[in-house]
Amino acid sequence: MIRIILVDDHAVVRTGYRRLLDAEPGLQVVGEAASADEANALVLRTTADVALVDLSLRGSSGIEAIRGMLARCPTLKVLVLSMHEGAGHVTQALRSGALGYLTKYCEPGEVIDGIRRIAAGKRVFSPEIAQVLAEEAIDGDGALAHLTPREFEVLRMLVHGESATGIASSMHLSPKTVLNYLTLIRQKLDADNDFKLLHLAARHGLVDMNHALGA
Amino acid sequence: MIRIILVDDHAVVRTGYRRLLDAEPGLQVVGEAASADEANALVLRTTADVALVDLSLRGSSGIEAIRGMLARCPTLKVLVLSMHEGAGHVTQALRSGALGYLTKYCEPGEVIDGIRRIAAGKRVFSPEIAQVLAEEAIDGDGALAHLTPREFEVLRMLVHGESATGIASSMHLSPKTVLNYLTLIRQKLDADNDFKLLHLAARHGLVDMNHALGA
DNA sequence: CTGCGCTCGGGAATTTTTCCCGGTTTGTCG
DNA sequence: CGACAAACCGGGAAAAATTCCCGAGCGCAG
Repeated sequence: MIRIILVDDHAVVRTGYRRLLDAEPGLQVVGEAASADEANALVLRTTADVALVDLSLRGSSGIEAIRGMLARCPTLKVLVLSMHEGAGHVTQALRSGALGYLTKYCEPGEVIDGIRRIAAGKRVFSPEIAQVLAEEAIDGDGALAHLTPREFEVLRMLVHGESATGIASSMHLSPKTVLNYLTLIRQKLDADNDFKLLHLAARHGLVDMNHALGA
Repeated sequence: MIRIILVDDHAVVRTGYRRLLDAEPGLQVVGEAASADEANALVLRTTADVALVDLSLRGSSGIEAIRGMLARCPTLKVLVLSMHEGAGHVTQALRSGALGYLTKYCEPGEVIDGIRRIAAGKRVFSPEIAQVLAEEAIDGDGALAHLTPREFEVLRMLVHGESATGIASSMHLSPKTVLNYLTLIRQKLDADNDFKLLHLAARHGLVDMNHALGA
């Protein structure tokens, strides 16, 4: 019998999983948690084999929950079940000790299958996630790495909301030069629109989103 | 017997709801859809009383699905079940014809109760949503408020990284129309560059920065 | 010294964005 | 029911931005 803990801040989703998994022979849900704190408390008072963790919890993140649970119960097998496919989430989860990573787009059967494989100590990934990991490996050291210092600087000011002419005067450059840099940057980063630029910049810690965008 | 359609792009979540609702006397799930297009097709070949709609679908959004379904079946009662509490989402959903709006944080019992109330023609809101609506009313018309549904939809896809042509095909529009919408949006929001656009969108909960930008 | 890459910017071609237009649909109000 | 406003959709031409291509100066490693 595989004993399972559910960590997800959506009550409805938890209930759905509980019904799904309890109906499966050999699987049993032994606890639910809606936050990292609850998850930490839960692993201390129950013995579980597998934790099914959603990454986007309220307050603290699922990453936090994973670290806390593994610190208290190192034999726990963590399977992330997230709707986020971003490379950042995946690598962070794996570094924190997760064994597998499925997206919520997958079929219920895949989740059940995944839990069994995880419990057996194997790794499990959705096809989309495998794709992300592959690209990450190919990219190597981050796309921002081979920007020149000036280019990097221009990008940094841009994602902080500066206009091209603003950057120019701030850097004592011709607006034309800044525009030319921007063209180069967009090419090097393979970003056909500014939102992708922002995505990349954020991923590399170039800008603190919560502050910059006034969340 | 209340006949229910599920619209959610997560297969696991749909299955969870199906089990939850089918187990309830008087409720019956008669169809599932993972996208706006599927939802549109579904309402034509089934007779349903209530649609349970998640706002964040892949490709087109739940707003799109709501409009399409109501155009084809005006008597359908739409209950939104979203994880987004942003004011923008709520007002747009209501304007598009949704009768109620629950967050995924609520208990399963609340969802079942909500469906019964919606089927009876009543409005249903989570406490958090009521809160949002109240603030919205006090604030007056937030900047995003006087975007039309289509404009809002275009903006939503844009800040999620879609290209203009991508949005066009996804919404079954001419690229030219999308470009025209973008011009209008930038004017209405007084944003001379795309970063300010993202800034506004983030403030109004249109996009979760930490998630979208993979922090 | 010589080559190479970064820095800086001009000018012209190209693309995108804007602005303005008209037609259709939808919904509301007298 | 008719009138009217507002939203929806897209075309075409002008205006603005971006890209492309170019060359010059500079510092530095081979």
